[in-house]
Amino acid sequence: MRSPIDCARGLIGCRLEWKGCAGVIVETEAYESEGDAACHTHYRPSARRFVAEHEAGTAYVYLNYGVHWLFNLLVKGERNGFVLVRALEPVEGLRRMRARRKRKNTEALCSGPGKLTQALGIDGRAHGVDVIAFRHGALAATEGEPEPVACRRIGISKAQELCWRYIRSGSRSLSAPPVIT
DNA sequence: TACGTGATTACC
DNA sequence: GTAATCACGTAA
Repeated sequence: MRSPIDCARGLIGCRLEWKGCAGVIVETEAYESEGDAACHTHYRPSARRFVAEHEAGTAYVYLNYGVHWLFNLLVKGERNGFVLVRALEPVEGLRRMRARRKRKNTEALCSGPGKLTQALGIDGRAHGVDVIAFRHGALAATEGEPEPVACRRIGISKAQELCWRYIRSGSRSLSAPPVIT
């Protein structure tokens, strides 16, 4: 039953730890290897190779616009693909996050995919690291988490109609409000 | 709203 | 070799 969509939904409310910092995931997006024109596997041979050669739970990290590292988790199961982690509510290591981000406002520390990697100190060295098994970062479900809200993904030019972005409704740490349709 | 910045890729 | 594209963030 495991698929990028299931995992993207399930990660909402989970705690993400990285090198002494931690936050609760409040925004994710699912990307599917097959039939999703926005997924890297659709236009990058290196991404297809990555899926073939790595286990589920491996971090897929890449540089976007030459500036921002984006943090994904590899999903393998009934369907293969990635979950892009897009925003966190900061919980632990706020001092270091503020220092790395050069921002004070708590909501602005991890409210975007590039912001959270900067806040946590994630970069290309994390690419290919097995997040689950090595517990370099750890994930643990939160109890009483309400159902995530689904809406369109952000910042893509292909497959814009798919509602594969998931958010914790009402969070103040989102990268952008959901578009109501 | 403009644009920096660099990896990846396709195509000479 | 060149050029296009890109799952973004910031200042203005």
